[in-house]
Amino acid sequence: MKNKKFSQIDASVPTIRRLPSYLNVIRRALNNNLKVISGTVIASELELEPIQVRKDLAVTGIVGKPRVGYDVKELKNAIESFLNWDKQHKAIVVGTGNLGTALIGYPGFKQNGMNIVCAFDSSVDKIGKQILGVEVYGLKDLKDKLKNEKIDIAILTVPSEVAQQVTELLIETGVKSIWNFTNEKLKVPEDVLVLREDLSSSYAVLSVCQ
Amino acid sequence: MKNKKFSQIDASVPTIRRLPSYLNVIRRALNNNLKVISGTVIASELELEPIQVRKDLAVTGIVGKPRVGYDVKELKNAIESFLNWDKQHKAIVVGTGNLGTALIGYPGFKQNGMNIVCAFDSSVDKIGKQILGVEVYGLKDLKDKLKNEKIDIAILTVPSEVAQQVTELLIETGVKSIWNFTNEKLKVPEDVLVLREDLSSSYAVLSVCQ
DNA sequence: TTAAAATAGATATAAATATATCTTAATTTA
DNA sequence: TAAATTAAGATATATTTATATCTATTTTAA
Repeated sequence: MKNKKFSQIDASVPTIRRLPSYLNVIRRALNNNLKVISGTVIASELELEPIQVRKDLAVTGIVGKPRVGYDVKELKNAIESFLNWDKQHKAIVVGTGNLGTALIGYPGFKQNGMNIVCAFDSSVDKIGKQILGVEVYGLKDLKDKLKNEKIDIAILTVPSEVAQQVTELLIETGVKSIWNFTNEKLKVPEDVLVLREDLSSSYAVLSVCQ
Repeated sequence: MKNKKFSQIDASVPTIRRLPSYLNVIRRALNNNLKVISGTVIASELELEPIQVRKDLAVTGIVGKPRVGYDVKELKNAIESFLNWDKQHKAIVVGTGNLGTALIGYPGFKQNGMNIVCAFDSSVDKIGKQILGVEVYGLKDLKDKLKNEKIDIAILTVPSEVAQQVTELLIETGVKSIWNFTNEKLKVPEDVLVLREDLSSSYAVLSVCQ
C-alpha cells in the first residue's frame, strides 16, 4: 500500500522534512559571514539532537571536519542540491481562493526554485486577471494551456467537492505531482504522487493535546 | 528534548492525524444513511491497511461488532469526542495576510468546534474592519483585548521576521497553544505547545520525490 | 610538544510505528 | 442447524525512525 515514489530516495521523509529548517539556519549563518557551522550549533538552534542533525546532513553527501563543523557555503549548496532547490520547478495553482492566493504569494517558494507559471479558476471574475503577477485562466482551458508545457507540481486548492474531478483533469494533462490542500482523499494512478497538506489533521493534534 | 505536551495522550500523533480522515468517511456514510461501517471499508476508501484503521479507532474507545463493523453514529461521536471536536475552542488569528484570511475562512474549522473570536494585524488599513465576519484589531491592543478571554489556540501567520516577537506577546497574554505557519523556529517556555505547519518541508518532499 | 576538548562519522541500541497472525464472535447460507 | 465467511480484537513481529555509544580527527591551550 506504500506509495513507491516516496521511497525511491535513500533518505527518510522525516529527514527530508527537516532539511529546510537546517537550510534556514545555514542561510542565516552565511548572511552573518560565518565560514563554518557545527551540527551541534544547528541542533541547539532548532532544539533537536546533534546526532539527528549529523545523520540528516549526511544524506546530502556533505563531509564535515571534526572539531570544526561544516563549511557553510558547501553545506548550503549540498542541501539545496539534494532538495533540487537549485533547479526550477514549474508549478500551477488550481483554485485561486484565499488559500490559492496565499500560496501564490508565499515567499518560501520562489526563493527555492518554485516557479508558479499560472493559475486556474472557474470563476469568471477571476479569469483573465492577475494575482500577484500570476495570470489566471479558466479551468476549462487548463488542458489547452498546458499542452506544450511540462508542469512539475499542481497545487490544488479548489473546494473539496470538485477536487476529484479537477484531479482527473490534471492527470489527463500529464501532471505527475499534486499538492493537495483539500480534505479529499484523491484517487490517482500509481505513477502520480499526491502530497496531502492536511490542516484538519494538525487541528486534531492541537485539539487533543491542549 | 521531546515536548511533553505531545506525549500526554495514549494515542500516537500519527494516529491522531489520521482520525479526521476517518471522520470524513464516516460523516459521508451517515449522510448516506448507513447504519454500520466496517474498518475494512474505511481502509479501502482511504487506501490504508484495515489493521491500522482498527487500531486507530480503538483509541477512541469505540467497540465494534465482528462480522458487522461499527455503528456509524456511535463511531462519529466517539471520534469527535476523542478529538474534543464536540467542544468549542476559542482561537485568534494573528496576521491577516492572504494566509490568515484563508484560515479565517477555512470551512473545516468552524464545523469542528474552532471558533475564531477575532483577528489581529498591525496594518492600519485592516484594523477596525472585518474579514469574513471576524473583527480585526491592532496587534498593540492584543494584550488588552484578551485580558478577560481565555484563548485556546493562536494561529500565527505574521511575517517570519516578527514571529518571535509576536510569540512573546502571545505568551505574556497567557496563550498556551500556538499554531505556527511561519518558517521560524519559535522559542517558547516548556508549557507552551507549538505546532509548526511547515509548507517548506512539504515542498522539500515534493522536490526530492518527483 | 603534549594533553584536553569538541565534533564528525561509524556502529549499536532503543523507541515508535506499522503490519502480520491468531482467536473469537456474529452473520449468512447450504 | 452446522459450516463458511467476515470482521473485530488481541497478541506478536517487523519496520522505521531516533538516540546512544564509541572512535578518530582536528584544534586549542597548557
